[in-house]
Amino acid sequence: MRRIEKEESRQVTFSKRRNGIYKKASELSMLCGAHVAVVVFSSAGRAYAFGDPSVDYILHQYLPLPGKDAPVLDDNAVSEPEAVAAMWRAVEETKAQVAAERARMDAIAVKVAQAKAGRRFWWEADIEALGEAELPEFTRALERLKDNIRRRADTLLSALPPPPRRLR
Amino acid sequence: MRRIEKEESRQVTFSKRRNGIYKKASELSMLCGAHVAVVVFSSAGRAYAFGDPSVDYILHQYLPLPGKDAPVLDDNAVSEPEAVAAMWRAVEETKAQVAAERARMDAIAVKVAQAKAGRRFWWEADIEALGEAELPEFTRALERLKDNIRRRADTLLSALPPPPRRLR
DNA sequence: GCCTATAAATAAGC
DNA sequence: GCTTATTTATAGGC
Repeated sequence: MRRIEKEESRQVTFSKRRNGIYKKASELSMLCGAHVAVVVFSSAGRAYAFGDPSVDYILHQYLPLPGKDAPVLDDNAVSEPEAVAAMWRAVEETKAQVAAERARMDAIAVKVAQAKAGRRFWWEADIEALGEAELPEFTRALERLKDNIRRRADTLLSALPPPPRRLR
Repeated sequence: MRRIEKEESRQVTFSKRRNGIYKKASELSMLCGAHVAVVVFSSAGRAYAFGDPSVDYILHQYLPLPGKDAPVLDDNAVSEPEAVAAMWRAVEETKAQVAAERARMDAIAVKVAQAKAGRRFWWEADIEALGEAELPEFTRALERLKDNIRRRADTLLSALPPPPRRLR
């Protein structure tokens, strides 16, 4: 038997999964004609990036970002950029709230998993009442909810007006 | 036989794959403690993004400070102020809704605590109202949150200015 | 959104 | 990097 080093297998997982995401991004670009940028920082702080057509090109399209200065305009072109900046701030605030909700859901999911495994937690006395058939369904409902919440901030982003476009 | 519209199935593929990449990014973050940002522009020019911990936090580490290359808004590429204002209001409504859902979850947490003390599930009292093999009330509360989120997303999307390009 | 068949990604071991 | 058992993602239909 071979001894498995935790750090080693974790490293393998990281690079494999990072390459997997790159491949998915490439596929999305090719199949749908989309532009995709992926930026990754490992837990050790090293930066990796992939982009089609290029990371820099895409990220510069992503501007303006909240916290960044609004685009510089002529004196007579004013009000609209302010509205966009305000909306970005609102979106960021909402994303924070969504993150909080997600944390709550994660905590609940953990409790369900614990109850399922050991049956000796906060609702120990009642776990039998849930039923063998209902518990997996309950857990799956939580997972679906988690995914939906995760995507919500993205939905808000996609609701923004299309970026000023030059090349496509 | 159902006639398959090319544009339609392509759209499905885009959103499914985009969500797939988000999930992969989320997994990479969770399993490896990495920070991941994904930015996508559809062929219609709409922006989507996902980030853990957040897109902006990650991109600010990648991009030089943004004072310099702020995006250039062409005078004729500015979107409708009305649509922007409506979207801002929608974001405010969403924030209120998130707060409301949080309050709802807090109330549920209280019920769970009470059930723990009484050694019974809080929804057992309403067992008659559940009907057949339906999910317990707690799960339905979660589903309610999910549905509210989806409805809000639909509202946001329907209030959008049309995409700059064809394909509707 | 759900479901199903199929293709692809991944973990673990070499 | 390769192999294989298993898990997951996806296309296509509803």
